[in-house]
Amino acid sequence: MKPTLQAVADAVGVSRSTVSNAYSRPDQLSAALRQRILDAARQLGYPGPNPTARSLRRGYVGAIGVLFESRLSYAFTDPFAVRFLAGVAEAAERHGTSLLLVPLPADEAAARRAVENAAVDGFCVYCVGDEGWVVDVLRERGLPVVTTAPRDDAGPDDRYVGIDERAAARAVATHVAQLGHRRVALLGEAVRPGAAPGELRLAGVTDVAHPTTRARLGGFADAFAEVGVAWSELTVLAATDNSRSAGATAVAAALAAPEPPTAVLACADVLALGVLDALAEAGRPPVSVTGFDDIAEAATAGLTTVRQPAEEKGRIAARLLLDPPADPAAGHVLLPTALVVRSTTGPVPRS
Amino acid sequence: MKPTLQAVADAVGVSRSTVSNAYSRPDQLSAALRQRILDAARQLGYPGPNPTARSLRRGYVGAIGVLFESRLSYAFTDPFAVRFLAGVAEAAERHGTSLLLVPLPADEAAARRAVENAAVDGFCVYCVGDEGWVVDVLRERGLPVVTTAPRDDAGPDDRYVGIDERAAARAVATHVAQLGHRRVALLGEAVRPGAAPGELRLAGVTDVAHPTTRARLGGFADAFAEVGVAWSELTVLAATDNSRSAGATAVAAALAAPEPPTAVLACADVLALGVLDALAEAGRPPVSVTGFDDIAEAATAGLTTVRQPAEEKGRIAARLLLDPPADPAAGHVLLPTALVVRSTTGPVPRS
DNA sequence: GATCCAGTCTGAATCGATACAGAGGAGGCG
DNA sequence: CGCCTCCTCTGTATCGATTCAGACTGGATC
Repeated sequence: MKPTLQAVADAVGVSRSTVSNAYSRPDQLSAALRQRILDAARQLGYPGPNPTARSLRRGYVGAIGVLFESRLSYAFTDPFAVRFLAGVAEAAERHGTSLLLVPLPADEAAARRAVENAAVDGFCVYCVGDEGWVVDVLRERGLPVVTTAPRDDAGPDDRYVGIDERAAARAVATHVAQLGHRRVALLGEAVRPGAAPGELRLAGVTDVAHPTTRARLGGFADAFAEVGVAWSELTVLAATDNSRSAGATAVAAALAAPEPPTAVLACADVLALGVLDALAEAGRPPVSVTGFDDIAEAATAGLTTVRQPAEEKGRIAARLLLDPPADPAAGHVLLPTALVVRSTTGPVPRS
Repeated sequence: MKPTLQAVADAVGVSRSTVSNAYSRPDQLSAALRQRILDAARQLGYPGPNPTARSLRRGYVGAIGVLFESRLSYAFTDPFAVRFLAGVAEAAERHGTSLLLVPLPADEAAARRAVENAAVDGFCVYCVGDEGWVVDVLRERGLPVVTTAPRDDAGPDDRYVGIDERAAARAVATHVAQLGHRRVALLGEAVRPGAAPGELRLAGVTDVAHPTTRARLGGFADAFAEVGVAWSELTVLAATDNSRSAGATAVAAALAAPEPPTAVLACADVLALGVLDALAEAGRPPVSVTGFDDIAEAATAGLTTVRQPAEEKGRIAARLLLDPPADPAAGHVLLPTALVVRSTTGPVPRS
């Protein structure tokens, strides 16, 4: 068993407090005694104050939690999430704080326990969809929370960093509409929990389960409403998750239909890349495709998309947690987005 | 202030132990009382047992630390590191354990403190180069450690998961040698700390600072020694860090030399991609290039490289920590590698 | 010589829980 | 009816530190 602080105190013949001070408050004791204590500690093999005990007494931990909506190991396969995380890491690093990545079990009760058991000073919640309970649990714990989207029941001291999802989506959809596309499909993840991949009939955009997907589909619909295309005339395609292959799967049937869409607007670049895969497989029919996020692969693929500052989002999220702004209004950050037109969008082919 | 377990006990009129049991050992009290306690807790706003206090008493934390040699935010920009992390996350997730990513300050004393202060049950150290002290500090703390390479002074209960770096490097170099290349450059990171990017004269491969780079360069040299090319005839290029742009910078001067190498062997795919960038800039002279790791971009770029199982490495590292094998010999895992020949290597151009 | 002060060090209280031995009561069995 | 066991619940010790008020000492100040 490793010696404790008390053991060192006994060895040197001083009080426990003094040994503690030797580590945490060097100005509270003479340099000579401090050195004597440190030497004795080294000799005894004392590894320094126990971090857990210290955290308990001090009341803070020196780590912030990061929570992902989906499985943690998925997060590392999602380029946008990785860049977000890089931003969080950068801010945490500068602040001397660690990052606790907490995996959420599929079982909600277990997930709740996992969140309750995380020893952290605050939480950064990446893209919580309908798992609003996560934020509730965190609030109950009295921990500061930053989310990447405004909540429906946002309180005054809620902190979040996001983009104007709806406006950004509308911008890219307007671009597509101006190219003349009227028979279009919208592709998103988690449109309806547990739905099979492919086309889905929804009465309206409010029926979309996932908040982010809902906002983006809403923005797409806004743009088409403006040129006279009603919601009911739009095809909604559901992907089972946010991955390239899920995008390809979801769009396959629609592309094979007698009257395929002339454009597919996806809620994420990875889904859009999947659509491009599907098109390539189908012999590259001239269908316009757009994505969302502007990940690195989007540039390579020539994908028209919406750029949002990924690292910056992470950096700001972490900063909102680590140095909370005095003014609560400064706790709501909306980042700029930009339409990036590349080669996957073009005019409607006349045929 | 949030209520404590004691407050709930007082409210219900039972002992603290009973409330504790209500949370952690439901079988130790009647269902009725347990419900009464849980209700009271909810009503008081008690957020459940404090994770830090619990960890202190129980003696374990439920989290493992992950340490990166370089800056933490760099790790997220390195595709191989990200895949490694994905593997670690997957294993941790399955085990219900969190991941504490600890940023290491540049200042060694501060870094030491950061490591000493991390509240975790074990550490997974990714690619520690000369920062051997990290492992020493962890050993002092008495924490289990898994590294991604064997240590020079490996003890019997050291755990690591790696590849046979030297043999793998030798394999790709043999391929290049068999293509006829004799005037070659070897490109690696951290060859000599603080060295300017570009060519470096080293008496032998043992002078290479970074252990992994040393092993790989050694493997390259082995293959060329076999065909009669001595170490002194090889050009060693140092990159300032492990990034695409650093690769391009490091190789620039060598390519512009009167007798440029006909092949460049890099210690990492990202460096090799940088070499390809530099070649493209120079008008694509016919120089063979190889990488190491086989990241996703390598396939796209047609890069000849050595494949090593990234996610698997992470998964195994985490598992060695989470379920330590009974047999200490099983704590040393060597993963297979494979030479992947693509289009960036070819015969020496006759000119 | 009394007063004050800065510099060192000590002791007790505290952070918020868990573990474990044991107390008390209800029911089963011979 | 007495003994034994099982089920609940309690009390105390403990995890390993930090904090803060105060004690002591030696020297400076008036």
